[in-house]
Amino acid sequence: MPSIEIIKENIKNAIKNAVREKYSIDIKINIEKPPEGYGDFSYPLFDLVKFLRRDPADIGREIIDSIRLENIEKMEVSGNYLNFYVDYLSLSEEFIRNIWERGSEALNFEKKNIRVILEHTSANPTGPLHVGRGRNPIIGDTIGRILRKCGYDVETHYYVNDAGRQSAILVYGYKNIKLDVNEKKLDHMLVPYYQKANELMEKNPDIAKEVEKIMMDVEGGNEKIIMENREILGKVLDGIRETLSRINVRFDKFYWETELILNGSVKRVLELLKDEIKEEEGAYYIEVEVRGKKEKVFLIRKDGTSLYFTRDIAYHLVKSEMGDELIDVLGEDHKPHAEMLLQVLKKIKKDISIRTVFYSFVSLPEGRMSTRRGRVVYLDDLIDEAVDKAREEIIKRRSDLKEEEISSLAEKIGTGAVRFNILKIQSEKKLVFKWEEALNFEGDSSPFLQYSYARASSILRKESWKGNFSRNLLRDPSEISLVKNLLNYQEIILDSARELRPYKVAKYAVDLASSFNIFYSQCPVLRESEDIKQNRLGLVYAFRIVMGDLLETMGIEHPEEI
RNA sequence: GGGCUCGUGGCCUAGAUUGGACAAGGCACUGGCCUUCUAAGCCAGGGAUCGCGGGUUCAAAUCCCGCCGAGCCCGCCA
Repeated sequence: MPSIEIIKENIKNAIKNAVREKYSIDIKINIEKPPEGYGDFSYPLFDLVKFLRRDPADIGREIIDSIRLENIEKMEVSGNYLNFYVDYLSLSEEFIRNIWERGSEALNFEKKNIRVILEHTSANPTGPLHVGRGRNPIIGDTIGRILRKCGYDVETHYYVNDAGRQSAILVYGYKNIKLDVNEKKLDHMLVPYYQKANELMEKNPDIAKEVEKIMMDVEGGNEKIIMENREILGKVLDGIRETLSRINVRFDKFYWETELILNGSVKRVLELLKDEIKEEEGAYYIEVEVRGKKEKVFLIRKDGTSLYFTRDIAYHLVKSEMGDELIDVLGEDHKPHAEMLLQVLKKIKKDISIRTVFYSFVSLPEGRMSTRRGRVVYLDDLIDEAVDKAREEIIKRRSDLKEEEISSLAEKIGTGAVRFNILKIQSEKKLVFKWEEALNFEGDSSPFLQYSYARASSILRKESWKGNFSRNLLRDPSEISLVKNLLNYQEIILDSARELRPYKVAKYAVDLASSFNIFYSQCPVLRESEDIKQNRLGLVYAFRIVMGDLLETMGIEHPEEI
């Protein structure tokens, strides 16, 4: 089956050739998407009108007469545009047959044999995740799912910062302070120790020295200390993992920063860069050019210890040996860091490929989230609220469910809403967190998608489709519009993967669900005569497969009934 | 002060990579639709000088310049 993209390419080439032959000119052909009612692709004739000084209707006619295209059912001139109508109906027969034969497998792309190391989240293991950086795991995980669909071998990484000052403070606090903490979830449980240690440190320079000592031990590769620290930090990490797992985010690998010290990767970086390293007052740096400006990047402090940046170079070098392409999902504050990092890495490995997805922080109406000022919404709280809201909504509509069924459904709906409401917005756009929007279950929200899926499932539970589908039995415009939308799925996935913009998938999901809901309201299925019924069941079947696949790609559950 | 990003109806978002046909959705608002496959839905309606000012072009939300406003960054922190 030719993809929509290929059909577009064919149109473009056909016009280009026709114009070259008929008018002996070589011009750039720009094919665009016209508004509703003007076909599926269009070519503006302005350039030719201007060049030939002739009526667009005549030019259009001449082009139409001289080209032949497959999968195009109609071409016509309208004003200054040449419009093409794609023969979606014959494409639809093949598409739906594929789905009948192979199920959701029909929607995947061939294996590419390209290994992608996708790093995301990587929050410091010193406390629970909050919504401020909450976009990271959701965007990162969804990108991973999209790339897998496209045939990449994806390995997701969480880089655990156990070498910095913050980690040392938490470790000190947990080891030395006695507190009565009434909290089961591990990431929340350790917060008071961290806070108390920070407080003591400000007042007492001796404690600051103790913390310093931990850092030096870690830096020096003291394996015993490093492992002890990992045990404590690992508790917080377990809490973080528990939160993430609730919203379907899981990692293939947790890479501990201190591993780079223990396995000599940091030393190796310094060795590889030794010709470029310069000295200043006992500290060492190299120079890189970013945006035409020379920047000093320090690698070794004057006390001989390495910096986060140094270890990050080492980490990326290690990753580049594990995979062919690297992708990092980072907060906007890391932008300059990432630019410099890439420049340094290029000095070591010319052809290194790193793509970075940046997102801006989620803030509160009162301003930036800040744990210190207590102005913060934890991801756990957002998830809990969303699940509670989902429960209320379920109870409003369903009196037939048992308690466990309600709980399980509420979890699926609530967590889906959390993912979707973050996912649907372009990552570089700033986002102000408002409860009423975060808990929106209507319009472009995940319950809207899950609802359309459940409706389709419900029809198919009552009667099954036997696999027959014919374009000739499509009657209603809403059926055709649904078919068109279904056919766009793979193009959207590719587009979204190419640009690393998962919100495009989210937008498409709303369009698709919407076209199904319109179909649902316009076209009865079960009440129809046998042949129409079977045909419509085919549409419902295909929609259910595609929507299920879409929701999975976004990490959202798709219950059979809601 | 310098750099990066963003600015689209009352609110939120798409459209910007490739300039094109009346700027597209959602929330909120007004009115209609459950004896028919799940009303978390569907239909209809009002509501936008696309931050402001210039420029390029037959054509600008989109490209260029300037300004204003918001966020982020400018450590031998992470």
